[in-house]
Amino acid sequence: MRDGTKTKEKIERIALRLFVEKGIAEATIRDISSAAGIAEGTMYRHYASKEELARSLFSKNFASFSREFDRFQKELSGTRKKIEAMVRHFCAFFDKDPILFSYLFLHARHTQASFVEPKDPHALNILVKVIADGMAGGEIPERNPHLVASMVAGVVLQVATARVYGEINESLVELSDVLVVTAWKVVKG
Amino acid sequence: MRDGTKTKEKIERIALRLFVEKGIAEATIRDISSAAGIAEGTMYRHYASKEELARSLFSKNFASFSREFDRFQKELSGTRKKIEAMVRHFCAFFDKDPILFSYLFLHARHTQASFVEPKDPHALNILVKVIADGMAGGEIPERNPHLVASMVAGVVLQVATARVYGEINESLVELSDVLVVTAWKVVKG
Amino acid sequence: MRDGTKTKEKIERIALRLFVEKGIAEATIRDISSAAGIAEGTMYRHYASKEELARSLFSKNFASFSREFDRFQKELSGTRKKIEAMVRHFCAFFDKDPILFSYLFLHARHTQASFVEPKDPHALNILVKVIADGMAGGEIPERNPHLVASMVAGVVLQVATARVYGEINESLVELSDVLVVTAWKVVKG
Amino acid sequence: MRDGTKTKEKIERIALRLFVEKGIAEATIRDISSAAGIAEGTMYRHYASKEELARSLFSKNFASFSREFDRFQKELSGTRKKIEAMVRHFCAFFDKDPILFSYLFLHARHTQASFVEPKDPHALNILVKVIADGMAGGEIPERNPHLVASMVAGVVLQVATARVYGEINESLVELSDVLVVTAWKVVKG
DNA sequence: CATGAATGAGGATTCATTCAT
DNA sequence: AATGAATGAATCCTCATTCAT
Repeated sequence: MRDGTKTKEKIERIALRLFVEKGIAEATIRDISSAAGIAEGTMYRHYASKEELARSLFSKNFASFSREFDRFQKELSGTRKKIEAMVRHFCAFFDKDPILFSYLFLHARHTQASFVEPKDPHALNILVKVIADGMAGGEIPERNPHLVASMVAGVVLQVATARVYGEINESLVELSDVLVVTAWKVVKG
Repeated sequence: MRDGTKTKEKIERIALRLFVEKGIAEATIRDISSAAGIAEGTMYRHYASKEELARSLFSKNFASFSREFDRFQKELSGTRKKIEAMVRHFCAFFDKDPILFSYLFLHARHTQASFVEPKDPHALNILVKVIADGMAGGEIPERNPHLVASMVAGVVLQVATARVYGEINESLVELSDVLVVTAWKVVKG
Repeated sequence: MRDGTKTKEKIERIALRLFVEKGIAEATIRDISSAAGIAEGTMYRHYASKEELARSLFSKNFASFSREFDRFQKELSGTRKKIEAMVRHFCAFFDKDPILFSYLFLHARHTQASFVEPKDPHALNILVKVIADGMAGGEIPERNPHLVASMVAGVVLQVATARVYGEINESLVELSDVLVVTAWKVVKG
Repeated sequence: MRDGTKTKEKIERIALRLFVEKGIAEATIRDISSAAGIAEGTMYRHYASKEELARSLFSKNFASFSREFDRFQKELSGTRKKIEAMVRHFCAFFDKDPILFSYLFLHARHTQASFVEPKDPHALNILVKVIADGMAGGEIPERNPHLVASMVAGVVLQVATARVYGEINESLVELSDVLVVTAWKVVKG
C-alpha cells in the first residue's frame, strides 16, 4: 500500500457503499474488489466470507454506535434531556455518515436481525430503557415502553429515509430541533 | 387444478411470503415453486421472470392499496378526520395481511423504489397532500409537508415493524387509538 | 378449419420459413405454432416431434424434387441437353420457392445430412451420374465425376445464395442462360 | 497450466471443432468445457457468452484470412494471376485447417452474416473487386461482377464441401490446378 | 499479504413434450 | 382433432470461494 490507505479500510468503505446501494446479495465480491482496486482473492485475506464482511461491518459499527449512544444518555439526567441527546446524536451521526447510518438502521431488518448479537448493546433497547425509566420515575405517562420507543424511533428513521431519497433537502442536524420537539411530544403521549 | 386454487394465485401467495421472509434475491424460483407445489417452469407461464413477479406483486397491490387509501380520505372532510382514517386504514390493512404490508412498506426502499410507477397513486404522496391541504386551510401549522408526513408515517411504520419482529404483542388495530392520537400530535406540531 | 387451409399445411409452410430464417434449433415450437395460429399441442397431432417435422419437411420435398429432377434428364438425350435441363430446373425451382430451395440446398449440410435416406434419389447423385455417363460416352473429358459435379453444383448454388442475400438482383431464371453456359464450360473442362 | 497449453487456446480449438461438428446452437457449454478439460465457469473468464465466443472465433479468423487474401492479390498484377493466387490460397487454407475453413465459409450464412463487421475486409468482396477491376481493364468480359464472383466462389466452396463430406478424396491443393483452370474459364465467360 | 485464473454448485430461464379437458 | 397449462430436463450463466504462484 503506497497510497497510505490500508486495504482493509478500503474494502470496508467500498463494501458499505455497495451494500447500501445495491443490497448485500446484489453486491458481488467482484463489484467490491474491483471498486476497491484490489484482486478478488485479496478479500479473503481480510474476511473469511462475504457474509462475514457484511456481519462484521454491521456489528462493529453498530456496537460502537450503541456504546456511544449509551454513554451519551448516561451522562445526562432527566428523560427529556436524554431523549434530546439521543435524537441529536442520531441526527449528527446521519449527517456525518449517511451510508453507514443507512446500513445500520434503514435496511431490511430481516437481513441484519441475525447480525445483532444479543449481548451487544443495542441502540433501540437503550431507548426503550430510557423511556421505561422515565415512566418508572413518573416523568412520562406509563405505556408500553416498546411501543413508545418504536414511535419515537420511527419519527427519526423515516425522516432519515426521506432525506436519503431526496424528499427532504435539509440535513438532519438542521431538522433536529423539530425532531426533538416531536419526539418529546410522542413520549409525553 | 383439482384443488380449486388457481396456480397464479398460489404462486403469488407463496412468493409474497418468501420474498418477505428471505428477501427477493434470496428466495429462489425453486423455493417458490416447490413451496407452491408446482414445477419450476410453470412459473414462467405466469410471469416472464422473477423480477417481473416481484414487480407485479408490488405494483398491483401497492396501487390498489393507494387507491383505497385515497378514496378513504376523500370521503371525509377535515384534516384530523382524514389523518385518523388513514392511520386506521393502515392498521387494519396490516392486521389483515401483515405479509403483504411488510412487502409493500417495510422492505428496503431501494429495491422497490424502481417498482413504483410515477403515475400510480402513492400512499405517501397522498399523506403529503392531505397535510399540505391542512396547512393551506390553516388547520395545522405551516411546515415542510414532506417532513411532517415522514414523521407521521414513521410512527406507524416503525410500530408495524416492531410488531412484525415480536417486540410488541398487540395488533395494530388495538393500538390504533394511540397511533391516531400520536399522529395528530405530530401533525399539530 | 374454416379458412380452407389445412392445419398441417399451415404448419409446414410456417415451419419451413422459420427453419430457414432462424435455423432449426433456433425456431421454437412456440414460434411456429403461434405464427401458424394454432396451439402448441396441436403440432403433436401432426408430427411426433420437432425433429420429425424438420426431417419430414426435408425428405418429402427433397425426394419429390429429386424425382422430378431425375425424370427431366431421363427424357432427354445428350449430356449437354441434360445439364442444361438440370440447371434450368434448379433455377425455376429456386424462383418458385426460394424458401424451400434454401431449406433443401443451402443449409448446413451437417444438419440435414442425417435427413437424407440413402435409398432416396438424390439430386447431386443424379448430376454425378449424368456426368459419369457423359464421360463414359466420350462426350466430355474423363475426370473425377464427383469433382466435376461439385463444381457445377457450386456455380448454381452460390449464385442462389447470393440472390438470397440480395447481392444479386436478377431472378435465377433470368440468369439461367449464363448459368447454363458456365456450367457447360465447367463440365467440358 | 501445467501442460503448456493456454486455456483460451484450448477453448477456441475445441469450440471451433464442436461448432462445426454439431452447429453452434447444438454445441453446449458443457460439451466444450468438458472436451477442453476445464470447468464450465472457466469459459466465462475468457468469453462473456457462448455467442461472443462464436462471434470472436469468426471475426478474428475471418478478418485475418481476408487480410492475407487481400495482400496476396495486391502483390500480383493481372487478373489471371490474381485469381490463380486466390484460388490457391483458398485451397492451401482449407488443407491446413479444414475445420476453421468450414467454420468460416461453409456454415449457414444467416448465422454468421451478423458476425461480419461491415468495416472488416471480406474475402468475397475482394474477389468481387478483382473481377470488377479485370472488367474495367478489359481483361475479362463485362458482366455483373457479383454474379461472376459468386460462380467462381461456388466452384471452390462446393468442392471443399464435397471434400469435407468424403465425396472427394484428394486434398484441395492436389485439386488446385483443376480449380484454377475452371475458375478462369468461369471468369472468362 | 496479494493475485487472478480456475472452480463448480446453484440459480434463472427455455422449450420440447405431455395430458386432462 | 385441438387446446394450452403444466412439466422437468437441459441450458446458459453467476459468483463466492480456492489455490498455485
